[in-house]
This record gives sequence, structure tokens and C-alpha cells, in this order.
Amino acid sequence: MRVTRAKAAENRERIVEAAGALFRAKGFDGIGVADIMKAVDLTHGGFYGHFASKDDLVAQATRRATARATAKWGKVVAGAPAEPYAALLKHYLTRQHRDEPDRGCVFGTLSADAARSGEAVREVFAEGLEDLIAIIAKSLPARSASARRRKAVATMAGLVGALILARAVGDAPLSDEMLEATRRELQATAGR
Amino acid sequence: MRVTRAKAAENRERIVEAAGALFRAKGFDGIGVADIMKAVDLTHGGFYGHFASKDDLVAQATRRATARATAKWGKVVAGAPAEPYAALLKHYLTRQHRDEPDRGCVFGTLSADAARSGEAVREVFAEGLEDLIAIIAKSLPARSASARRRKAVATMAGLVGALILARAVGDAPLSDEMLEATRRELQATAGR
DNA sequence: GGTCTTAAATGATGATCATCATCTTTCTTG
DNA sequence: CAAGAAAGATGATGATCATCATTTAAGACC
Repeated sequence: MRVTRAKAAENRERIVEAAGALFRAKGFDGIGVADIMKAVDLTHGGFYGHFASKDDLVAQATRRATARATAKWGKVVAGAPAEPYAALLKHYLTRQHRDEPDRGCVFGTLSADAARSGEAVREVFAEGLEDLIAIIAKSLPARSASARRRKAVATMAGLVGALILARAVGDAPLSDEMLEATRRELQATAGR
Repeated sequence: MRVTRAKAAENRERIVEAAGALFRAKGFDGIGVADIMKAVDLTHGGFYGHFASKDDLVAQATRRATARATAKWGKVVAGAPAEPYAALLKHYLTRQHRDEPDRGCVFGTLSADAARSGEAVREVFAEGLEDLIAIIAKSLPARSASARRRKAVATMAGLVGALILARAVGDAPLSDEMLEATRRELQATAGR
């Protein structure tokens, strides 16, 4: 049945949001169009009125998720002006973040899927990643710009790697250790 | 048609090997039983004579891949007794490794998939990861055992994160930079 | 209020999925 | 050499997949 213009736009929003969570939880290949629509209480038929294809939704949901991450990181550093770098590490490497992949960082859940996707998705990832690296670089104690940049890139790798591996090993003690050890090492080597 | 016992065992081997490569290239959900069998020139029907389920194959292929990684890392450190840690970094963070996911480290390709898999697969991951961390720890210059362990865990996170992100951003300049910056940072902070 | 437009529902498409029963063929074993 | 065993092929199962044509119903606009 027909629905108001505003309601239709809201439905599109809800599809993108639900897809973002479901893709993060199950991977691009792990969830289908019908189940995504069911998650927002719609039937699968209306999907192609909103999106050109599933790939189109993948790209839109990914962009939404990276933008959300950038905004969140900005708030985290703004909320801890004295120790922004430490705040970022602490915010990212938590058990809660590890245990809620569907609401967490998209780079920690879908990077491998992105590597297997088309150029459109990979470009969204590249742009989002540059934004986060820039935030890290600004949060670091003053060194040369190139040294800050290098440390920021390596920090991004450490954060994402620790989160992914902490999830991959299940509930082994190693899982908590991945988060804690990576946080301490990154922190200890931040100064110089 | 029937085949010798030896040939049947070899076929099983080839299935596990091919599956290891195909899973790494396309993810656990990205490749089907029929295509795996086709890759070793068999029809899909014989599959369930060799394996109880696709999950069974996933677990076996994963174990094979982690064992292979452990053996390879052992050779790398043995081949560079003067600077084993530097050799590990250099071996892992290369453009070739990034561009050949089907033949590369299973932790860099399937960790996110493992996080979404059953406990059996995650246990294989945990055991394999412990082995690699132990190799890194032994390759580090002498500090306290706990400091070496912590640095080894953080190194593992950095290696895997850099590789995954370098693949996720496509052929952006950031891709090469991820490998190089992470290698330099890990190396620079290895001493103390 | 009547006409046009369109969002979503219904239902079908053909592909592909994991799984398995059955059959054929050939190796193995006595 | 004969009988039993089993590896792999054939083909079917029912699910699920992305995609789309058609229908229905109600908002938008004159």
C-alpha cells in the first residue's frame, strides 16, 4: 500500500540502518535482501524501489557506518582534551565493543568483506579510513607531522587487528589479552 | 567411478587444499561445495563421502592453513637468526602477501568469518594464534617474559590489522602506506 | 472529489545453496 | 577369479538467493 512521502524516506533510512547492523553481524554475504526488509517490517518487494541493487545498499550502508565512526571518534577526542590518544584507545579496545560487532566499528567487522567487494565499496573504506587516521594523528603528542602520521597509521592497524582477533578466538583468555596488551603497547609507544 | 584407496586419500587432500585457497579468496560464505569440488575436477556428489558437512571442511581447511602458517614462520625466524623479529615483519608486510590472499595468512583473510562461525572454528583460530604469538615472542630481544609476551600480542594485532586494511582500501596510496608505516613502527618499538 | 502517481505487497523468475539417495564402476580382498 | 566394498557420478531435494513484473491501495495534486 501507498505511504506518505516522508514515511517512505524514513523507511529508506531504516533499511540503511538495519542493513548496516546486519552486514556487520553476518557479513555482506551472510544476509539477504529479504531478511533485511523483514528486519524493518517490510516485504522484500519494495526493496528495488529504494535501491538499484544489493551492492548499492552495501555501498550506502558502508558509507553511513564510516561517517558514524568518524563522528563518534570526534566526540571521543573532544571529550578528553588532555589525553585524546589514550581516550581513543580506551574507547576502541573494550570488551563491550568486541561483543557488539553489529553496533561497532565497521573496519573491524567488514574490512575482509570489503577486500572481496567492488571498487565502489573499497573507495568508501579508503575515505573513511583516512578520516579516522587524521583524527588519531591530531590526538598524538607533537612530533614531526610525518612521524605522527606514521604512528597514526600503525595505531589504526593495531586497533583493527586486535579487535578482529579478539573476536576470532571466541572466549579464550587470549581474547581479553589481545585488547589489553595492544592498548598498553600502543599507549607506551605514543610518547616518542 | 571407483578409485584406489591412495588416490581417494589424495583427492581428500586436494579438496582440503583447494578449499583453503578458495575460502581465503572468497570467504566461508562466498564459495559453495559444488565449486570447491569443481576446482579439483570432481563432481559435488562425492563430497559427503569425505566430509560430514561444509562446516567440517571449514574446520579442517582452517587447521591446515594455521599449521602451514606456523611452519612458515618457523622457517622465517630460523633463516634470520640475527634479526628474527625484523625478518617476520618484512616477511608479512609485503605487497605480494597483500595481493595474494588465497595463498597468504589465514588470520588476515578469515578472522572476521571465524568470528561469525561456530566454536569449533574459533578454537582452531585460538590455537593457531597462540603458536604464532609464541614465535614472535621468541624472536624479540630479551626483556621480561611478560613484556615480550605483551609486545608479541600487540605485534600480531598490528600485522593482521595492517594487512586487512591494506586490502580493504583497494589500490589507494594508503594501501602501501599501511604496510610500510606499520612495519616501521613495530620495528622502532621492538627494542624496549 | 476525481485523477495521477507511487510505495509497498504479491508472487514468480532462474540461480545457487547444502545435503543426500541411488547408481555405476572399479578396486580390494578372499 | 569371484564377491563384496566403496569412490565418485548422477540427479533430486527443499531452501534461499537477487531480481523484477504485476497488482493494489492510498497519498498527492488539480
